[in-house]
Amino acid sequence: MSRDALFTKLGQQAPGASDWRGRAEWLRSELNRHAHAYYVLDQPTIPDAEYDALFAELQALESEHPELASADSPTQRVGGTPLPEFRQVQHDVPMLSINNGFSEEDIESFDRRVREGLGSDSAVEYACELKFDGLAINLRYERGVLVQAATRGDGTTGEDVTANIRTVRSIPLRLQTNDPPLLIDVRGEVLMFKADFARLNQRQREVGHKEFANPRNAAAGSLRQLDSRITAQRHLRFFAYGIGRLEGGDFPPRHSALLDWYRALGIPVCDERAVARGAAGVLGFFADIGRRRTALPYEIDGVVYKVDRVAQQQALGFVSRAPRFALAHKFPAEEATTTVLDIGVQVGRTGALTPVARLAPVSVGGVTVTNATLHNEDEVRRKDVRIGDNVIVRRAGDVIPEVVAVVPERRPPDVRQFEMPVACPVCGSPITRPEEEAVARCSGGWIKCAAQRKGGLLHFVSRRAMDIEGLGEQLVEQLVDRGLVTTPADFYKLGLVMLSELDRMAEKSAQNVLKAIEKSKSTTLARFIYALGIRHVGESTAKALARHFGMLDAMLEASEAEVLAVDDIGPVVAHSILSFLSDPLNRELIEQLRASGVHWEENVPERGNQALAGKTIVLTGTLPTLKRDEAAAMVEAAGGKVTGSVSKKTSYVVAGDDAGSKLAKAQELGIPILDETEFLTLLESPE
DNA sequence: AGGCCTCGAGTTCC
DNA sequence: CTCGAGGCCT
Repeated sequence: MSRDALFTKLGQQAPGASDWRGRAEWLRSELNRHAHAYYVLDQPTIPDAEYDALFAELQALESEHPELASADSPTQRVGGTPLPEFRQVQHDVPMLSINNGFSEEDIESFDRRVREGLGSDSAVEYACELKFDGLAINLRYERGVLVQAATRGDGTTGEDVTANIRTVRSIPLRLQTNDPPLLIDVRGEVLMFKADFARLNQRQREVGHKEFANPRNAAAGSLRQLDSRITAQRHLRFFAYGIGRLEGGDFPPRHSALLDWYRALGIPVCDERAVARGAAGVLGFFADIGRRRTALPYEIDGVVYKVDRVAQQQALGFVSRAPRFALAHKFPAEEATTTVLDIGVQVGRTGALTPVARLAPVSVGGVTVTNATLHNEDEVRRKDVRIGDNVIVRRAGDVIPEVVAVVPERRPPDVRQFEMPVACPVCGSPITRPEEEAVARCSGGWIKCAAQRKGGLLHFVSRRAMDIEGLGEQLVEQLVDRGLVTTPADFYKLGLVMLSELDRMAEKSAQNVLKAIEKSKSTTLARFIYALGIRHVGESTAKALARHFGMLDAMLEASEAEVLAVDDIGPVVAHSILSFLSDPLNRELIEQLRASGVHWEENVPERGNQALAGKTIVLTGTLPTLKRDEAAAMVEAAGGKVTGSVSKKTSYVVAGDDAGSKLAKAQELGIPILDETEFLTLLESPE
C-alpha cells in the first residue's frame, strides 16, 4: 500500500476501537518490513522521513491506547528509563573463544589436525566468514519473540543488555516465520560501521564530548549505556554467526545452512561468506578479503574458518575453552615504532620483579600506549631491548601492549643495558633468583616490602577472594601508606573515624566501605583459602582444598601426605602450602581473622554419602528439572568434580535435551551416559 | 622423558 | 592475553 492510499484509508475511517487495533498492527508490520529492508537487506524502500512519520503515528497510537502495546512493537526499540545496573545472565551453553592463527603454516597445521581428528583423507569443507571487531552477544528468542540479549562476559556469565539491544534496528524483535522454535539462542556480533563511527565522533566533537578511539570501543560504550535512549542514537548493527541452545527445532546439518536459516528468519547475516575446501580454499578466501579489507564498511580483524558439517564438528569436539573445529585467521596486529625512555621494575604480590618498558607515547590501534611489559630478565635479553632503543610495539590480541622487536639499524650509540636490580626498588631487600627460574623475586616478604603488602592486601579484598567492594587500589594504597593496615586482619579493625581521614572519603563512602567489610565476613572456605594468597594456590586449587578438607582445621593439621592426596596437588604445591602454614605469623593471621568474625559453612568431608568421590562428571544439554549449577553443586557435594570437556578421565556424562558434541565425544570414548533420573539414582546409591 | 593441558600470576588502558 | 610452571598421561 502506498502512503497516499494509507492516509485516504485513515481519513475515511471512524476511530472505533477495532480500527485502532488494526491500524496499529498494520503500522507495526509496515515498519518492521521497511526496517528489515533497510538494515538487513540494505535496500531502503521508503525515505527516512516517511519511516519517521509512520513511527511517530504508531507511538502516538500506543500511548493513547496502552492496551495496544506489545513487546515486539518497533516502538519498543526506543529506549526506556535508565537501569540502575545490568543484571547477570548465565549462558546455558557457554560462549567459547576461538583459537587464533596468523601464518599460512598455522592454517595448514589446523587443517591437518582437523583431517587427523576426522580420519579423513579428502579435503574438508570449511565455512569461511569475517571476524568482526565488535562485541559477542547472545540473543534469546522464545516462540519467535526476542526476550533477552546478553553480552558474552567471561563466557559463562554475561550481562543483560536487552533494553539496549532492542534499539538495534537490524535485530528483529520477532522472527519472520509462522513456525518459530520454542527457544533459540542466536549468537553474533554487535558492531558499529565505519561511517556511523565517523558521524558519532563528529557529533562528539561538536558537543565537546570525548571522541571514541575506535569503532569497537564506540560499540562497547554504546551497548553499556545504562540509558538505552542514548544507545538508540548510536546506530549499532548486528551479524549472526553462531547458535547456543535450541529447543523445539532441529540444528541445521551445516554451519552454512544455519546462516541461511537465520537469513530466512530475518536475522542479519553478513554476505561476505563462503564455503571453501581444504587449506588452499580457505587461504584463497583470506587473500580475497585481505585485498578488500579497507573497502569494507566495517572493521574486521581477520576471518574465521569453521568445519562446515556439524557432524564433523561434533566428532572433533573441544579442547579446554575452544572448539577444535574452528580457527580465527587474524590479520597481523597494527604495529608502531617508538622509543624506550626507560625500563622500570614492578614488584608484584609474590615479590616477582617485572621489567616494564616506559615508552614515548605512541598510538597503536587507536589507543595511546606508554607502558609495555617485558615479562622477565630473559625476555629483555632475548629481545635485546636497551634503554634508548627504537622498538616496534603492537597490542597482543589487540589488548595488551607488547614490544615485538628493536629496530637495530636505528639504535643510538648511547643506549644503556637493562640491569636487574640487586636490591628491591621498594624495600631494599636482596633480590633472589633461583637457578632454573625465570623470575627474580624480592626476599623481603610482606612484612618488609610495601609492594608485596599492597599486592597481597589487594588480592585479599579482590572480587574472587573476600570480595570487599569499594576497597580498590587507591584506598588500599592510602591505608598501607598511613600504616592503618598491615595485615588483612587490620581491615576488620577499621573504624569510621579512621576511614574518614583519608583523601576523597566522605562519611557516606566510609560507611559503604565498612558495610562491605562487614558483609565479607560471611564467606566460603574456598574463598578464604584463596584470599590467604598462598603461592601456587589460585582459585581452582583453593576450591580443591576446601572440598577435600571440608573444614579449615582439617587443613591446618594436615600432613604432607594428606595434602598430596588432594586432586591436582603435587610436591611443589604441597610444599608451598605446608611452608605457609608452618609460619606462626600466618597461623596468627588466620586466628585473628576468625576472631574478628570471618566465618563460612564448614562441611565434614565424609558427610553424607560420597557417591562420586574421585569421579569426574561432565554436564551437557538441558536437564528436565535441575538447573545446571544445581546439578554441579550436587556433584561436588557428593565428592565429585565437574569439568567442562569430555576426556578419557571422565567417569560419567550427564546428558539432557539438546546435548551436543560432548555427548558424541562420550559415545566415541565409551563413557557411561546418564540422564537426570539415572544421575539422581547414582547419587543415592553409588552402584 | 616428552608432550599436553590447566592453573597461576602478572599486565594495559579507559 | 601471555608466559611459565606444575601435574598427569602416554
